Amino acid sequence: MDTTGEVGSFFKSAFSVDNVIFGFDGGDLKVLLIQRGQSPFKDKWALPGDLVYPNEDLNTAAERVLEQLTGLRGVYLEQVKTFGAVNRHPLGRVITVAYISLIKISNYTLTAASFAQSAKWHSIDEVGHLAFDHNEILESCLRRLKRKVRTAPIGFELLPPKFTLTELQQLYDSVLRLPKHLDKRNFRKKILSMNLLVECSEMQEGVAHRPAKLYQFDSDKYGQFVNEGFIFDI
Amino acid sequence: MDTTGEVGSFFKSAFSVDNVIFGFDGGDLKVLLIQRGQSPFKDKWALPGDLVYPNEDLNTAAERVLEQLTGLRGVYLEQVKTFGAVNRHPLGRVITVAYISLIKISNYTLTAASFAQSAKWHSIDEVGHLAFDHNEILESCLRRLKRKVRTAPIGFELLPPKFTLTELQQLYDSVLRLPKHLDKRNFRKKILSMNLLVECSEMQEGVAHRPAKLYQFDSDKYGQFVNEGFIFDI
DNA sequence: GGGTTTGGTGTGAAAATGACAATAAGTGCT
DNA sequence: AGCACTTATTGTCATTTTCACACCAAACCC
Repeated sequence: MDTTGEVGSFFKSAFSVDNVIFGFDGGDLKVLLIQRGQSPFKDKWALPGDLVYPNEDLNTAAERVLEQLTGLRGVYLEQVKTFGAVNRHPLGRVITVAYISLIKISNYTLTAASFAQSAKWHSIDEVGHLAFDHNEILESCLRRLKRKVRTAPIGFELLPPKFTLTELQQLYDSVLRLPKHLDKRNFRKKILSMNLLVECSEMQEGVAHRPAKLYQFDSDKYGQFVNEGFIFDI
Repeated sequence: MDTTGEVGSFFKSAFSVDNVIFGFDGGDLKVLLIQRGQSPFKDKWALPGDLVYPNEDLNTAAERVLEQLTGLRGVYLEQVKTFGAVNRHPLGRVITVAYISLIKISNYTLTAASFAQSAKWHSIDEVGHLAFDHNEILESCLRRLKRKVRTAPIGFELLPPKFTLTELQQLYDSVLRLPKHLDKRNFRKKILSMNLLVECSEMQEGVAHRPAKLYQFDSDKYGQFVNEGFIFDI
């Protein structure tokens, strides 16, 4: 949420979007935050967001925020929940619609927007106190991600197009944070039995050990299977 | 959404809540609709809803709409999705937050609000073309209900406090609309094995056949079990 | 008391889950 | 070349869950 200058007087009521942008680099699950340049909450970390323009659809606004920050278009975006407590914004009545987006962290280049200079990936459990009610928003989006990653093939949105099964498993491990880690053999059996992954001819490169096979997610096949009643489940 | 009279000039942007109120009477799943008294969409059926007051939380607004229409308080209410297409409302920019509520249909008495005179239960598949984007909203809420009814014990919200297992099964059948009906023996085994139902001493009365045992849902137990890691699943 | 209607119950086959460990294929170093 | 090191890859078995399926019981009505 940006609340600069001249909009002050406009603040009787307004709506905004806030975007919880998730990324994964092989370690922890990450979220992209920006450091606010202005009051209120100057210097605090916050979710990237903006007011919705008068002639802009909500989804469009969320896409715009994402593109301005990351330069990315056409990535996974999902509306999660709307936050509208009367006093959630100190300057007026602003309700905000929270979105999740999932991006391939390697695609992200910190170049695009004016506010991008202060954008930074944070490990999901090294996020401190955020501006506004953004901690609450983040919690909701994280819960949603945890559920959805098991029931729809959206984990792949966080990985490069070609990935190893170990990378995929690590992704699930770090999103789900189950008390016990997933079992390697059972995980591979399950994911391969869905027939949604196609083996690439190439292998992993540049590792100091036996290289793994690379796989790709076949979204066309997934579409077919869904039509036939298939339900993704991990 | 109510858009009467003097608010016309206020319409640059506003937010509203719309409430998809579900009920069940043993037959089909029902939804409570009102017939609009004013333009736009005069005489069309619509979801009950209203603008959110300046000092009112979103949830509070949804509770208010529900109470004004049904006289009920403290019933199940869940935010589902926010609809904000630029032209979804002909008179201005209005984004609306959609809620589901689940009520015990026998508790509903058509007395409360001014607009209640034109409220009526509709079978879920005898809903025609609704005002605004309300068909789309209804679809979203119905999908949500179908998912959630399997993963949380919210079906009971639609039944009287004491119910038979057959009633419960019919509820699931009419919400889920699976290609094959649920199997009686398997359903009873599953639901009873959760230990969430307590058998009442009373029996069903006034039926022209063998009366069934009545059960109650034990929400305290459910709370305990959840703390111990239990996940409701049907 | 016979007919009708719904309530209530158990078993077995098939599938899914979950625990578990040994060999294979590379790299880096000597 | 050989060895140490690291990660990749694969199958079995016991347990649990799922799913299909049919008959007697208990109440009412006449």
